[in-house]
Amino acid sequence: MQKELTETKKQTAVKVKTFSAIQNEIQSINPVALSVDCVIFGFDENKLKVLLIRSDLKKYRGKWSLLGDLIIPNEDLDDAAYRILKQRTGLNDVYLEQVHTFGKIKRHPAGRVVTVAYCSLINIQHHKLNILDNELHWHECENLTDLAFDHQEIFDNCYARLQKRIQEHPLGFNLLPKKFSLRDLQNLYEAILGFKMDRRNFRKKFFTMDFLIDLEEIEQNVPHRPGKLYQFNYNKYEKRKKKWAGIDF
Amino acid sequence: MQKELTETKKQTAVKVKTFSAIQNEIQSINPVALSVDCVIFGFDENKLKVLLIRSDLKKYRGKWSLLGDLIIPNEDLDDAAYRILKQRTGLNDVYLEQVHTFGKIKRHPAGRVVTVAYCSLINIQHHKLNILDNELHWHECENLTDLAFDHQEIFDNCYARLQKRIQEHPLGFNLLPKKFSLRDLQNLYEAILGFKMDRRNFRKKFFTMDFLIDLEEIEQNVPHRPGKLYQFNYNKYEKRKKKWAGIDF
DNA sequence: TTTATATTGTGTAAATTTTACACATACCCA
DNA sequence: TGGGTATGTGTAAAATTTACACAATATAAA
Repeated sequence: MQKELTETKKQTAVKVKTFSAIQNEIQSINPVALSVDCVIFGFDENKLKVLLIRSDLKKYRGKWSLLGDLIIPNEDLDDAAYRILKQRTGLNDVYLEQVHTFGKIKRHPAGRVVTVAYCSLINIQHHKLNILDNELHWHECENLTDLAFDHQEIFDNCYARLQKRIQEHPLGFNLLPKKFSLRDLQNLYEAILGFKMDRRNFRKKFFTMDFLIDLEEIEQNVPHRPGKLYQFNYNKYEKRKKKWAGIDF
Repeated sequence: MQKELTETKKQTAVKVKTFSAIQNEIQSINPVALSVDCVIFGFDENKLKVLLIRSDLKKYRGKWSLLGDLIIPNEDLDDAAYRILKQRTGLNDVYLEQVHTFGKIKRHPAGRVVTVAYCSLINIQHHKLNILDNELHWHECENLTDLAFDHQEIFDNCYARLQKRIQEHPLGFNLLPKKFSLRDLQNLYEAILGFKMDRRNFRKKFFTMDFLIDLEEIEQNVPHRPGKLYQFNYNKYEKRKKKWAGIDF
């Protein structure tokens, strides 16, 4: 799932389906329709954000919802998630992970829709270039409430997964620019986990892991002593991945 | 998801669907059908086992497959998984956790079937009473290969999840009798994780966690000094659950 | 009843990891 | 040139993990 991040300059044309179109699609299928919903995280101004869209259902007017769509016949689940990401962010090859499938009978007002939730991490600076649809909005994750459908539950689930995984796997770098300072990295962890850490111990931790490449560059245009810039060494990480053992509840 | 384990005496009647029945069902639905597959783990003779059934598809004749079924309209996903467990094991209120959804286009020869995989842990002694269907079999997990469909991938995924979760959460007790010795517990961990541990450190670890209730009873009919019997204290655990922090890749 | 066999139950010292904590340095700006 | 602000660095104490050996207690066999 870990891929090099690249970016596309052209925004893919997005056709937003109407409610009745969705309903027809669902009713023609009948017992169960399958959709994919993406929780797309970004990091900006030292805040963790999530990309949302205004709900087009009357029932949820004014509420925000996750980016999702029904899957197309003959489309792999993962491909469906990538398609949504590409449509909405213009970005290719981003971090994407399936998290959980939500299948309560009445979760969607238009009928039986089971949805597979994906968590995605993108570099918000790259995406900014591509944001055209003004129904889209980056929301702060802190204190996010009251999404449409069961999307709050889906979001909470994905957020919890992110918090856990970022402590065990090098996902976070997907949210940062290619070059980042240790302060950026610490801000990211603090924003996601929701608590402050000791700066010296944080640095020691990452230096001891020895997965950061010192780029021999420093930050520009900061009103204080500039920090060094680093890059994550995925190759080294892949070779040395930790096989974990240690019981702890 | 953690529930008290109870058991039912009567085996629920199980009707095994034929291939053509499945195919009809799928084709009438058309674009996508949804199923649930359960990886049901048990622990017996110090081996981790999984409950399998002979595939009834010609293509996979002689191969074993996971226990699964198409979901019924108006049935929650989780309910579908519980239904399968109840049908096949006669047990209620067992540990059940959704793991992953598998949606490759050609994963099922009869058409497009997306399946949601669940991992279940049961006490094999309880189940033994209920095993009537002689197409069912408890297989050792070690060196399990070549299951029907993509069930090997599903199994591997669930097994990996179990290995990880047992180190962080008190799931394992679902596989043991209500009363168990520390040696039983260690055997369980060693069987699941696939390596040996130091006996004294293992004991120290669990005593320090302080979630075991000393039942003031000892093992019976063992040809050596008998061990004390314990029970897991779920109440205490729920109150003191660990909020985890510590970055480590 | 004695002895052999097998496994339980227990503690400590060394190594490792985690935590807490302060000051000199480098840049921007006024 | 001095004030403001964040970077870069090391050490000592505490906590956790690891390695390791022997007496006690039950059954089974002689």
